[in-house]
Amino acid sequence: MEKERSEFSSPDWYEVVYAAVRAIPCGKVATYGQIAGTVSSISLTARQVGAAMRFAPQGVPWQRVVGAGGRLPIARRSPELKLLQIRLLAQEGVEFYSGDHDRIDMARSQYSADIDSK
DNA sequence: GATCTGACCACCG
DNA sequence: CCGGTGGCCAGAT
Repeated sequence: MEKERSEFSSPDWYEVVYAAVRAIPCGKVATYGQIAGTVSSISLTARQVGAAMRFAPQGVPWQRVVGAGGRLPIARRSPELKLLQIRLLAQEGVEFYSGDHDRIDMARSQYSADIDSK
């Protein structure tokens, strides 16, 4: 069924990205590059994923998408969103490095896609 | 159709 | 650890 999105010029592939983000379970996070890799049907880069997140509608857990190495590149754009993301993730049980609330413990909370069990 | 920009990422110093 | 640079691909002008 078609989606009415005349308010913004959101390309079709946005929906695909959102679907991948929704697939991230609670308490886990994925990197932008990871999402881009998950959507192998199209050739997307991490930047494209970020651009899509900006238009993320309600129901999409955008907070579970983080930068590589557990960093929060969103901080450059909006310090407020950074704090919001940290708070939301902490609520879901995602752990941060001790003493550094800006970094996520990827080794523990990164979502392993079905690509390869490693 | 050329150019700039971007919720990125890896590399180097 | 911090900052700059190039590469990536799609949208906006």
